[in-house]
Amino acid sequence: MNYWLFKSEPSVWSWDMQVEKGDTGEEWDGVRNYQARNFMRDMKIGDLGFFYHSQSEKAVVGIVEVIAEAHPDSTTDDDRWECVDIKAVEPLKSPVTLDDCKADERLSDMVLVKNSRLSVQPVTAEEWKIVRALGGLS
DNA sequence: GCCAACGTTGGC
DNA sequence: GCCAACGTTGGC
Repeated sequence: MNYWLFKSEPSVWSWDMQVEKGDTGEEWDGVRNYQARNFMRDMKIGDLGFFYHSQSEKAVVGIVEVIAEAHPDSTTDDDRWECVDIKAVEPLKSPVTLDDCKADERLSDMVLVKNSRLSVQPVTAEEWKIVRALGGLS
């Protein structure tokens, strides 16, 4: 079991839109970055991830689950790009902001803090527990 | 809206 | 294979 973080601009694809898709889930398409794609290739069904809103909100808002492993991105003919499908699992009781992560020294190595531009990131088991707790989930 | 950081592209 | 130019992202 591995943990991840999916970043999205809420004006393009928000947590609410993801929740509306229910158990059907949705392709995490549009990724055009090799590092991010490689992480998606490593994902397995059942892996969990944080759903992060970039731009104005800058906060982890929910938890998602990988429901399909990497497959060609349907939004492009370019076969270099692949994506996974994810579904919403549950929202955080309270969003965990980027500032919250920066303020917690246990999270100082989080990719979110160190490399803010990477749109799909790995999260360690330790970071997973800490952020979940900060978000009000046991 | 600006700008710094970073990744990608293409010419050599 | 290097590196300058360019485009994109995301925090501020």
